[in-house]
Amino acid sequence: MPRRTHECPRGRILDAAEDAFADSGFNGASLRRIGLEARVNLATIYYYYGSKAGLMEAVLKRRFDPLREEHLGLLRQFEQGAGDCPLPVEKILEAMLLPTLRLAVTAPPRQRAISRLLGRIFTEPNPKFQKALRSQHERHLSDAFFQAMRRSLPELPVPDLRCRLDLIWGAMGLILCNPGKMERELRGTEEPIDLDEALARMIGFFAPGMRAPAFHSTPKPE
Amino acid sequence: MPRRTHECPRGRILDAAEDAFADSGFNGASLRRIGLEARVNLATIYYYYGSKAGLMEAVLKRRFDPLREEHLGLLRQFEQGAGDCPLPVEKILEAMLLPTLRLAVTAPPRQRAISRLLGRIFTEPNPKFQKALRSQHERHLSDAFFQAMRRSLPELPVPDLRCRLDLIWGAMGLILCNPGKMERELRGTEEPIDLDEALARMIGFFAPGMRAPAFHSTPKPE
DNA sequence: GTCTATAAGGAGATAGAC
DNA sequence: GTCTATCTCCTTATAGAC
Repeated sequence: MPRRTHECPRGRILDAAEDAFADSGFNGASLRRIGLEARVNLATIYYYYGSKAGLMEAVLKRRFDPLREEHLGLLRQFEQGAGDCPLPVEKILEAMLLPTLRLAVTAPPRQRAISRLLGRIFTEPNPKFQKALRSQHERHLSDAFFQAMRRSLPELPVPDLRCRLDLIWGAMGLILCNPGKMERELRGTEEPIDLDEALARMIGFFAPGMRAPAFHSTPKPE
Repeated sequence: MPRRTHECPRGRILDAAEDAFADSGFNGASLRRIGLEARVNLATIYYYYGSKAGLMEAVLKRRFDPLREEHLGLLRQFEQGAGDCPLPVEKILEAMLLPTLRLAVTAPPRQRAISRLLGRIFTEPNPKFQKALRSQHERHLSDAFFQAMRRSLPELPVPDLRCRLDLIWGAMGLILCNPGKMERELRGTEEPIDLDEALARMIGFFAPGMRAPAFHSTPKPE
């Protein structure tokens, strides 16, 4: 494992690939251009990562593994602080939103590409990445937060809970694709967005919906 | 203008292109395969649509122009029914969600590809489509619904309103990419989802958030 | 309007020298 | 580990016959 990512070839390749995949998608990105950007020979990419798909997998893994652990760690930390009580909805939402939002909004530009890439993945029907990423990243996360919410909102029926959580993940995913838009719209300016403010706005919007009574399906009159 | 889309070459090309772009993205789709699928020579595509980008534009226009009018028409219809009163938040949400949700959930399979494509567009940073689609489709829509919500929630500050509407559009966009997921999760089964039920669930989730008090930014202690 | 043929170039991937 | 050179295939796009 290299000490400083951006100085060894492996890290430079990942950096360049991250940008390229985020900007052009999997099909649109070219290994030749990635190699050029990383100041690395085309064959070197194959030496390290085997194939284009292998490179994509490595790009995703590098960022999403720590990101997922950050989400789950925050959730565990809140749960330990609460003892046996179920967490307030707001705290669960904070653990769901904060780490990814921070990555999209306040991370150095070099690391922001990954948030666009994350957004892109959600819309990528290519089965290879559906499996590679969503089954690893998303499922672990959505399961953990589903369980937490279930404890806090025990009387909410499962289908409603699932639906609501999906809507929140969806909203996150799309915000990720346009970090600049958030800044322009939330502040009315181009200056960096305040992370706490954005988080508070989102929690303030989602929490009342989570607490709302469930939709009650009534048999239709024929 | 052709009478029956699927019988003339233009319509067959659009059908095939819609599928291909939705499945593989703009870069991943191949004009050769589209021509093959449409039982049309490659050169015919160029004859009608000039270029790959021109074809994409036509694909989007065919579905999004009527869809946008459906959204706006529903909003106008509700507004006329309400006379001078501002609309209840729930009605505005219905006009925001119903037409697109119907397309994604109950449209015949042949027309469902467009909903995946719509989801894809949101994550496509290619400036050509950002301009072509978002500036036309999304801006008209988001402006109209912003104004409607503004009348119904006059005391909600503009940045909060913008943020909340963006979160709703985002949630919609991502749902669109995975119509199958909605069905599996909302019903716990593969049988067709009930449109009214899905709509009621979403409105029931978003409306309380829209009515929630605004985030109040307080100067930070230094 | 629809076809064949082809241009012109970029793609992913690999072999083998160093 | 890193390089050059190359294979093979596929892409968008066009020219020009019919």
